[in-house]
Amino acid sequence: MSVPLMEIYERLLDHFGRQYWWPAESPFEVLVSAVLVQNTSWSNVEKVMGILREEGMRTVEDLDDLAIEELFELIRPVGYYRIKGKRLKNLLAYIRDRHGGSLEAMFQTPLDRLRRELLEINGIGPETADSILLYAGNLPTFVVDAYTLRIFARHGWAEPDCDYHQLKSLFEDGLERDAALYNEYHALLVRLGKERCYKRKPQCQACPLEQFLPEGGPVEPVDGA
DNA sequence: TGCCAGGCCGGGT
DNA sequence: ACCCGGCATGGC
Repeated sequence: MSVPLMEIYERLLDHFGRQYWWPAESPFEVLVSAVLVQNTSWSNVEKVMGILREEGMRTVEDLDDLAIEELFELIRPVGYYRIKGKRLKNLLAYIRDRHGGSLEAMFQTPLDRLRRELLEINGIGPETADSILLYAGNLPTFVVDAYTLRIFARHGWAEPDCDYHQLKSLFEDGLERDAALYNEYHALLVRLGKERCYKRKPQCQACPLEQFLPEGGPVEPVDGA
């Protein structure tokens, strides 16, 4: 009983086209927005990324040097701004202390070791770490998120209560180890996840994976949290 | 208007 | 090992 990962991918790619992710302008912006987007809609993050650009916050050092109370004010519209400000500061301190403040240097670190170190930082969990590694560092680690779980549970390809690592392994064991593939695949899943039927609302406008739905409709529950 | 959003942590059982 | 509340703003 294996999941047709490449067929799913091709269906999504045919339907939506390439996504050109992560929607940010530099590895620095990827890293910052990966923290800011935790349990938050992208529109809030977009607004704050615009504020940071206007304020000239374009590097690790710029933000590292900023007083935390000032950081709170700049990122306020994102929501959870106090906790996220602290988490961002934790990450910036790690990059300063362990990599001389250089993202390029940081991404020279072997993937497994860098991932473990990121996960030790308070406020950096598996999704945030993997997003940074893949989308800022171009390193081959698959990113799993709430959409991925909802979509895969809905189609009966994953247990609704399976954990992050189980779902991640499903992709990494079944696909070529290729950062470009992981990048596009996850981006397409998020794109699909935003469709109404994957948010437990009325009907989806377009269901490119419809042919894969089990007989008798989606597996319940679709929720997945 | 209430409900939801591309998580993660800490405290209680 | 689980389960749960807290964190906060903006959009529909």
